[in-house]
Amino acid sequence: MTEKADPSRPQRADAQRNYERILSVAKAVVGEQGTQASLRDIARRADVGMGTLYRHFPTREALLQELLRQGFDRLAAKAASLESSDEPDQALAEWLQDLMRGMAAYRGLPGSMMTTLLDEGTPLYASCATMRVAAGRLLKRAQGHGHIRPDVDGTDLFALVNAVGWIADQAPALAARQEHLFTLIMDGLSLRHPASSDAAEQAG
Amino acid sequence: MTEKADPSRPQRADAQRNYERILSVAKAVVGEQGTQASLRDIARRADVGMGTLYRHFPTREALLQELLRQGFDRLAAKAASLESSDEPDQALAEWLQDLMRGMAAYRGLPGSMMTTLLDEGTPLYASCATMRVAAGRLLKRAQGHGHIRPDVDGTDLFALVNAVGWIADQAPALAARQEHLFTLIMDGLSLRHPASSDAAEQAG
DNA sequence: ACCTGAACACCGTTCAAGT
DNA sequence: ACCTGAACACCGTTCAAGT
Repeated sequence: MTEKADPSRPQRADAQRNYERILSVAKAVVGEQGTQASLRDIARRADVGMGTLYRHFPTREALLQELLRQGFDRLAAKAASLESSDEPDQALAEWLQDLMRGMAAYRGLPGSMMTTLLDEGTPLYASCATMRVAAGRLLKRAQGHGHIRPDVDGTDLFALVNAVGWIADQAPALAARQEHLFTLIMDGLSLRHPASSDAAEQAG
Repeated sequence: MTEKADPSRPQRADAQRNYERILSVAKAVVGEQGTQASLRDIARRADVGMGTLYRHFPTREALLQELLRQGFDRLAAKAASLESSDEPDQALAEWLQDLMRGMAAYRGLPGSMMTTLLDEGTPLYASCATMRVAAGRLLKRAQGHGHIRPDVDGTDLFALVNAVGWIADQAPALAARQEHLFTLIMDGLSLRHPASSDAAEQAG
């Protein structure tokens, strides 16, 4: 059998180079400006015409998806490995915290995630789906053990984590509260510790 | 004593008219396009030059603030009146729900609120402050009665409510979940009902 | 005191022309 | 098969010139 070429990558050598250059420049520019970074700027700094950028990445999301692919894969793998944990609620909490930190990779990322969360057909949705399915199993398991409210589904959790990431995203002064807000929400969804012990201690 | 002129409104008759026209057109356009509505479009539809719009409203926020003033005042008044309720936790929940619904008035509003939440000096911040102070009293009261976790402050609550509003704002399909997510969070912050009864019933 | 609208520096997206 | 960059239709913001 002959090697099947990866359909996502271009064939010609110059196209190959451009594809990779755009991607690496995009990583830098999105790192600086966030997910709403100027595409023109990316093309400029990659020494590439606008048409070339559009040829390789027909939408901003297609570009973003490539930037995030690795993170998604890592999180999916982590979810799978956490499924064998003997503390399902802690496993879930740990994974969600990891997700939240991943959302801080680029400014505007929670927003980009949410706008495409339920919009099938978009590359970001497809790429994100595997990870979300894996996370869903983690949730079901914790619920099966009676650790988490049963009236919560994977989309709820995903939305809430994104929301907390979004808060941090908006004002730098709020970023410090991110972990705290995460704790508040996770405590609230838990059926194990009706109210966190430190909260009870502080009461007076 | 002579009447003191309202310093926020222009003196000359034509300026008066323009000011009001811009405001009423802005209400419509922001209603259609959200808080990121095109200022050019507003000026166009108000039959006014760009400079006129900028003269009356030096920033997008100044314009927005005028659009939201009434809502802020109403919420502040409601918070004040709820302070005499004999069910402080319900009073707080009701007020927050009202706030959340107010956030749905314009697309992008939660985002506009959050970016200026801690940025003093911006007109939106100043206009919002009174309301937030009133809400803070509502929270302290509920905490004083031991109904709400003591390790939550007004900014946390405000951020969380905005976050839920933001979720609904992103994808229409998520808007239906808004009330549900609100309940999840409020239940979680409550010390009265360690876990909501319906959640316990559904468990199996 | 206030208004106008052109000017400037940016966007995203498309597409004819090239190699 | 791929690349270029001008063209188009938009922005927000400023400011000289008018009344």
